[in-house]
Amino acid sequence: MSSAAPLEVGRLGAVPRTAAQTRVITAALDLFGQHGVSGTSLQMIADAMGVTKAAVYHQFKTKEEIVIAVLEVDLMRLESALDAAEAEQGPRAREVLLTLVIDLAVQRRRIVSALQQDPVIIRLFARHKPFLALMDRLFAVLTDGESSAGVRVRAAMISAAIGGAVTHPLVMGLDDETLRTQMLHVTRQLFERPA
Amino acid sequence: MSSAAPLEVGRLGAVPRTAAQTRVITAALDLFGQHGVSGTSLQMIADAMGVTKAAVYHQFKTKEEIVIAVLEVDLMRLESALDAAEAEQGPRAREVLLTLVIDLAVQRRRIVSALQQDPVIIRLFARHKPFLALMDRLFAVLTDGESSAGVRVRAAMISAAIGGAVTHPLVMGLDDETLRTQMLHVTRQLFERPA
DNA sequence: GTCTATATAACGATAGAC
DNA sequence: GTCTATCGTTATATAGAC
Repeated sequence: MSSAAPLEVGRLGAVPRTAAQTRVITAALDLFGQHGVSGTSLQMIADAMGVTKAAVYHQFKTKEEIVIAVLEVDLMRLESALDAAEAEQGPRAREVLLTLVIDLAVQRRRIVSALQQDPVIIRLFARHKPFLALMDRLFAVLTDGESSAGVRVRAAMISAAIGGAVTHPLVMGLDDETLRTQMLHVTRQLFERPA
Repeated sequence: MSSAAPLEVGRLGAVPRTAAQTRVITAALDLFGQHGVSGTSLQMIADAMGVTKAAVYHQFKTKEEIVIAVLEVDLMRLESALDAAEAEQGPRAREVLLTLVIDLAVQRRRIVSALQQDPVIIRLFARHKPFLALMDRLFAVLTDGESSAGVRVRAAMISAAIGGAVTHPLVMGLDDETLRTQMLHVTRQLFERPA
């Protein structure tokens, strides 16, 4: 895991995947969530699939390509949420975004915090143009264009709260629907009474 | 990084450290924050200190011992904050806790999210009795003894928000004092108007 | 306390057979 | 698409000299 080539620019592309590639992505996703990217070896992915490392390398040339493929799945879901939010007017846009992002985070609770906090993924994102563009759009809706310290801190805390709470030990026993409803409620509190 | 022995029980002990050990802890702390525990090798720690791996192994027998030593530093700070909070009565306890925890998170912003989200550390914490006891005390103050779904979700989101916001790209440019003040303000909003 | 040197295992990655 | 076998590198960890 150490290269420096610039990745693709522009909108996220819907890369078509074979069935074998999808199996790799599914296994890797689960392991990244449990052990992080650095803590997950190609051998672990192969073992989880019941094949050898060589079979995994036949689907993806490098480990980094697997990481990118795993990210693309969730990044495209996030992009869809943003598309839907941006189609709304005024404060409705933010409301729609938060609802959809919380849905997404709860659905994908096993992987979300890894995606948001893993050092390898953070480094990858920093040179991944479509992701950076996505984050710009995300925070434009969240902050409504403002960029004062107060607004930035609020947006950062909400982003971290949504991504981090879904894997928190305190909520492990809660079902998806309860977690979703309660998170939406707490999140709204942060916007109802602005700085 | 793979053992399963139970760690010490009870209150956190103030382990005395030699100067050389402290140098290891400082270097490791910085690297864990940047690359995570799995992404940090003994060689990287040795290089950062300007010594060889053997010198590092003379201070700590295993990598896991280094991880534990790094954790102890911040866990004891957290314990102090908790001691101070528990000395207060009623709602003042929570107010004091949040203020001190936010101070701590901002001061230690380079390492906090690693400490809270790194998979190796999470696994280590799960069998570390003094840490589990500390978390119980922390959430007792945060939730004021309640344990409804609403209260749990709120506490989880606040915990994640504080730990995760301090390293968020949106607040990278903010100085510690601004970040601290704004975070405290947003956090208070979450408690002023309970479920 | 730090060094050189080494043991042993696992890592990412590839070649070539089936 | 998967296998066996292997390459070169790096990982954790140790022995013994200074």
